[in-house]
Amino acid sequence: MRIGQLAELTDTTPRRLRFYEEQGLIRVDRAANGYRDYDERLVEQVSHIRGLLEAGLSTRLIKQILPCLDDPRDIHFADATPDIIATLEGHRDKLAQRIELLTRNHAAVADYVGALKQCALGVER
Amino acid sequence: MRIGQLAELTDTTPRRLRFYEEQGLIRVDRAANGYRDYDERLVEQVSHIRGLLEAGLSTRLIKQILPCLDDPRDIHFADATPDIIATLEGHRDKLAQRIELLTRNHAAVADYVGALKQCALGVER
DNA sequence: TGAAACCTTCACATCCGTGTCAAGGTCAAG
DNA sequence: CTTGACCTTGACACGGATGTGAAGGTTTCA
Repeated sequence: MRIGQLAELTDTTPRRLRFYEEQGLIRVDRAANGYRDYDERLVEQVSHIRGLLEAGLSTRLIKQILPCLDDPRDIHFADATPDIIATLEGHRDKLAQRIELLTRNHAAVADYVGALKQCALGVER
Repeated sequence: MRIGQLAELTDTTPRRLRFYEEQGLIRVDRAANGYRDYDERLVEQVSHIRGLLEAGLSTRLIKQILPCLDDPRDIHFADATPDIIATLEGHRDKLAQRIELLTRNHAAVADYVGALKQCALGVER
């Protein structure tokens, strides 16, 4: 599939797809004429990457945790070095922290909105 | 308190504090000589803002949800207009989505790390 | 064959959160 | 009074993710 089609399928732009490739987030083949040729599976992968970016993760971080996210549960045994494990554990823990913080703040916003709606109801009556 | 002291207390820099003020995230008094004069309560507020920024939220979003986060539960009744409520509900729901996504990915990373460690153990034996 | 729609690379522009530096004001200690 | 540590504003610079546009090649279709 060509870049325009993938862009449409993933609700993004050719510019972004080229950027993700340049950052090493996706691997892309080339057709004989030089056009990029995208595998079907990239639809899901790119959607995934978009989600992570919108959630505030950097391409640098995403690149490092991508192997964890590939669907076929084929662990790359070569990656079982202590330092790679330590790096991933760091990312894992930072994700946990981030989730905690967002959860607390989500609760605060939800509470506040609830109170505001109560207040609005009171006025309406 | 002056800018340097607050920066130290919040483990940040004067540059950032000025920027947060410029973006309307904090309100800052001035001493007679023109120096910024920070209230004690800003220590907590700035730490909070730092957390949200590190969690990937924009200053624009943070500014909008800040009223939800002020400690004294004094709702600003003037804010109970339908559009403000709708905006906050939008932010609330986006936060929920973000948390969901991060939670899924955290689990994936955790699983992967677990498998890697199993693998490393196998080699060691 | 020629026009339209797609692709290529390259480059410059934008926004955001920061760093950094210059030029100058304030203040406390020596 | 001077020195040094702090503050002020203003500007320029940078990296990251993206938009946009130029100059040109390819495909498709009439």
